[in-house]
Amino acid sequence: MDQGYYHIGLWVLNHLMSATICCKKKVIVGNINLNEVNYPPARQVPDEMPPEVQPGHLQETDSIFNTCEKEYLNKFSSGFKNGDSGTIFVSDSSTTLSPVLKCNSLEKINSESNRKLSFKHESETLKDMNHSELHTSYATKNAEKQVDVSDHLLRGVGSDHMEKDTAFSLGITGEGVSYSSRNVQDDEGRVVGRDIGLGSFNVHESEPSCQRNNVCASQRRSRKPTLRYIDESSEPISKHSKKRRRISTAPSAMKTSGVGSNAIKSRTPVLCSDESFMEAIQVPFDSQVQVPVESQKQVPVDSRVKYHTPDSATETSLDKLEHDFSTPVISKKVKCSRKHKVWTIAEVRDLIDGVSQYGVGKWTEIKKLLFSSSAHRTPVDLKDKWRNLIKASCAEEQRKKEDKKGRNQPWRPLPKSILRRVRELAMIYPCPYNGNSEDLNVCQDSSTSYSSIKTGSSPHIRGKKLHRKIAL
DNA sequence: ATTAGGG
DNA sequence: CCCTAAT
Repeated sequence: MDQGYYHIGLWVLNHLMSATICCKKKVIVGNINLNEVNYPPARQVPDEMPPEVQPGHLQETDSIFNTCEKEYLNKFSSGFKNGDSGTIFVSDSSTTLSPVLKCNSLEKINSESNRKLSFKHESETLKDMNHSELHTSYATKNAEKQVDVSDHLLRGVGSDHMEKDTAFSLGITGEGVSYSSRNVQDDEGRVVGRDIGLGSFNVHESEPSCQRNNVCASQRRSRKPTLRYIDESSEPISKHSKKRRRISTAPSAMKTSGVGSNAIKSRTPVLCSDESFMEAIQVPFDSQVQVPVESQKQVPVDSRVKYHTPDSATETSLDKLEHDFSTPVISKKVKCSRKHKVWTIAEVRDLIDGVSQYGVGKWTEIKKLLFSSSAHRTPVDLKDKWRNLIKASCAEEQRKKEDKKGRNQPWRPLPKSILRRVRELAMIYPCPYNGNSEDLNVCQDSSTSYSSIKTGSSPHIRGKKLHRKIAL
């Protein structure tokens, strides 16, 4: 992807908040059959981009988007109902998403032959967009990753209380999409949400972005909080509980729901091994709202158990997705008494992001910032996992070098991209997590040892070596 | 209270 | 993942 191209995305505001607040990890796109969507190819930015919309002007997509793009928007908006609030974003080059149209009255016109969307533009809301915020969140651009951003824009579940007075902004970073919002009020004008500050969710490396996972439609405004969510807020134990506590609550107003009902019914959920869809949404907000009752009734179960709410179709299909990769598939029954919580690649990715952001050893930081929603996953867990990742990446390296026969490994293959990243980071942050063999740092590329690598944003490097003493 | 390492 | 020495 080159500069000067853009992608489009459609985001219906209504569906943002509850997604970020309550689901955190598992966000549902209402009824978008992503497999049916052909992403519009990036288009060279024409001179008239981004199209300026005259306040109060009724704008039709015809005047902005080409056929393919319109189709795309159409597909994605099929679950939204008339009157939803929405914003069409256009991400130009590698910087930010600029709102093209922001509307609180999304009018969808469905005629057999000629489906099209029209958007009523409302001047005030557009004005309210805080553009500066968009840019502050911008970090490294990585054009390739941008392809997938539109996916992330489309996640979301409905919220009864997400209303028009919400202002939020959004930006793309090299690592993901970040957003901020404030003034969340419900119909009566009460503030039901608060400033959630800046959050972000990660964008994965883009594999073929056209084949996304299917997501089933779910009932409108009927989903219950996920078990996961309950888990988090009721997490009773552990030495670290204090900190977790503050983060995991959610507004009472949050009733998650799928998006519309007139959706494209997803067919047999095709599970791509690409797990990207399950990326975490990090919400470092501090809730001041009462905990919903549901969350208070404790779930006595092994708090480590997660992901097994047979609740809704969406849920299960998502579970499946997430399990798809890393979990030995738990049959629908509660066989989930497993003690070790399997790491999902989404988590792994978070971890990697964390490490790259804060450095190796900042486990509590990473925990707080990227795993605040995961009740389990203590800083120690993160550390251990990282150690294992290093090991895994090394192993991969080794295998590449010596053994071309490509023998089957005992463990599940981690995506190459991940291992590669781990390796990179391992070089940047020297650390002797080396299970195998005598020599420390065998992992390191003999030639490129850790020094010259781009500094991106590597904060604290700690080159700790074995300095452990024998206890007496 | 946290982290590094070994088990 | 657990445990514990070391910070």
